[in-house]
Amino acid sequence: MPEGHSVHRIARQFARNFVGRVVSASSPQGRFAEGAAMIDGRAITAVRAVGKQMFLQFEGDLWLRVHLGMYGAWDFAGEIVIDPTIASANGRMGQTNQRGTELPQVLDEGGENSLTSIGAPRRARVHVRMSEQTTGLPGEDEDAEWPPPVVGQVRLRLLTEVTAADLRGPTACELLSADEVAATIAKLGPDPLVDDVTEGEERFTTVVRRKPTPIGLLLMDQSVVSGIGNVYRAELLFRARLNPHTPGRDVPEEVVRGLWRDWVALLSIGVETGQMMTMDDLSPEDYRRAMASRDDRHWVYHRAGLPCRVCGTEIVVEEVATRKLYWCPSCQR
DNA sequence: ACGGCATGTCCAA
DNA sequence: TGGACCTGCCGTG
Repeated sequence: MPEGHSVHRIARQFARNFVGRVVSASSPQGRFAEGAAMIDGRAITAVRAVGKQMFLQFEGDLWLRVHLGMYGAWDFAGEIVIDPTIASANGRMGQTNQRGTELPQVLDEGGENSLTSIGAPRRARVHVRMSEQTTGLPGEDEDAEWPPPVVGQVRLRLLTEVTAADLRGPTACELLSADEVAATIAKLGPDPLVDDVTEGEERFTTVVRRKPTPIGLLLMDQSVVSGIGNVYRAELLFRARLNPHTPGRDVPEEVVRGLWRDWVALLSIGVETGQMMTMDDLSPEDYRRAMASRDDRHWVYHRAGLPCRVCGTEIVVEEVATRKLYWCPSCQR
């Protein structure tokens, strides 16, 4: 579900609300009961996000690796401090579930809307999980159940005194040693929010320019570059006007570098807004529309059969390694 | 109510 | 290359 931007956003939530605190851990669903028992009662000492994976460090240098896969999600509840770097302008947390719908509206105590305001982080309460709208006013929090009732299949629940994080549907949730974490990360390609962007550009460019593999596959290969998923792949290729089937080594070096730099830019927008906005130069009106509806956010993704926004040619879709790849056969040559 | 689909990855044949 | 796995949402009826 989440591409790299979501994982970085989630990691920032953990940094704000869990790092430095003792947590109680449980596996309501039971499928991570042993692991939960191992970390129960320990303090979380650090969080790292690399590509689509997140690592939580617990006292004793014990690490939890979580990969959400396509369906996984973290739901935060209770009293949370919104990290100002991911607070979107409309006052929502901007977290999204796998359908891209907004997670709960977050109310700060003054009822103000600007969570992006500079200064000390505000306290906010999350009443509702997933896409349901908040119905309660801050005052009603007094009656909110604590800890929140478990809803659905929760693999892992982490609780501080005031905050809950529920993990559901991950493709990976396991405990690792520090060495194992290092080995896992070593296999990943550069992540613009982890690695020096200049070094990242060199690594990415060198690898891509050596491979006969189609660039459309290389962008999804987490050992080549971290965090890009199916949406960003399609959009990056369109923005570069690049044919997805072009072998990596045939893509001009400047174009490869351009892909990396564009990924740096899109990831940063994604982390800040919580949305995969991949169109630019929009009028304020179009921008508003794009932010409001997933259907209006992309150049080609999910637009098979629709006219290309630039040239009018029908966007095509093809299966590439079991994933749908959308592109404009006219713009991308 | 039910089936299809999804921003992902791994593994066996 | 095909299947398995993880879970919830959305369209269709």
